[in-house]
Amino acid sequence: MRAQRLILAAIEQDLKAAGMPPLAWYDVLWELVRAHEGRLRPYEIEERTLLAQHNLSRLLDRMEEAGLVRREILPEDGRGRWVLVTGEGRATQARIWTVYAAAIERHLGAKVDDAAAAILADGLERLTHGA
Amino acid sequence: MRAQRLILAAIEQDLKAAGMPPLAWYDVLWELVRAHEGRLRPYEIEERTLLAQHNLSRLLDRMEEAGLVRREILPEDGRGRWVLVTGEGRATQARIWTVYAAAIERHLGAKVDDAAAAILADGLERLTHGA
DNA sequence: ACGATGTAGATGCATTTGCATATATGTAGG
DNA sequence: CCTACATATATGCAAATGCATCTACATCGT
Repeated sequence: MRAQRLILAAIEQDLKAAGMPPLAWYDVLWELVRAHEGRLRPYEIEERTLLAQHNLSRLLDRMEEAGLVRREILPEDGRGRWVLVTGEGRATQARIWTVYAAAIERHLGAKVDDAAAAILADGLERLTHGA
Repeated sequence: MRAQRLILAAIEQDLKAAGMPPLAWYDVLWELVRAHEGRLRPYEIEERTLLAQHNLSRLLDRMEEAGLVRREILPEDGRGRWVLVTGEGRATQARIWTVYAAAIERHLGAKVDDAAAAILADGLERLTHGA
């Protein structure tokens, strides 16, 4: 808990200092950029980013307003929407990444070598998965 | 990040289901209970819990209103306050702990043996401390 | 003793989150 | 078909958070 809070706060701090949006925006953009055809349904983004449904709904409002994503009606299921990244969304994802990558390196990479990182990743993986 | 979010959410969920206050309340109570004479200054709680100053200030408002802590003027330094746990605060800490401990066991303990936990703790410790 | 600067804590205001519920649509059972 | 229930997303409202700033007091240099 302590490690996560400290590191996350440090990274968010770096993003903000560089005039970038919060990390959650990046998470969403990244999922969209790497998804097939740059689009996902809200519930898919939810699952991948661990954002709460109502939070994501409003985050998408803000991102849409900022021109980074677009929502489109989905013919197959009248309840759903597509969320699509715009060109500006892709550009923003790339711009954030330059800052984010540096922040990760500074606050994480610099503190563990590859072997230690692998061990940590393995241990944490075990926590998130099965019993 | 994923591990922390999932586990924290699960634990908060358990607390809420048992009608307990959020984890931050416990963190503050715990620091007070184990502090000398059951009192600390706000900035000491801040350092230990990683709560932001203005957040702690208002959390203490709520906790004071709930009768779990009391604020007292500090003669040595006119700017500062003491924050003291009340008897009810101690009782609440203990009550939360019964639920919290079970939640930790369920969401963490059950997933790693002692050796793996020690390795994880060591790796994470390294992240929070020096380069 | 005095002004400049630093530190502890509180607070007004905007933003974000959480919670419950609403709306719309799909699916299954009789 | 029609009712009951499930799923996808949005939204009103309350609570928490972040941000900037305020007040009060301390400390330090002159």
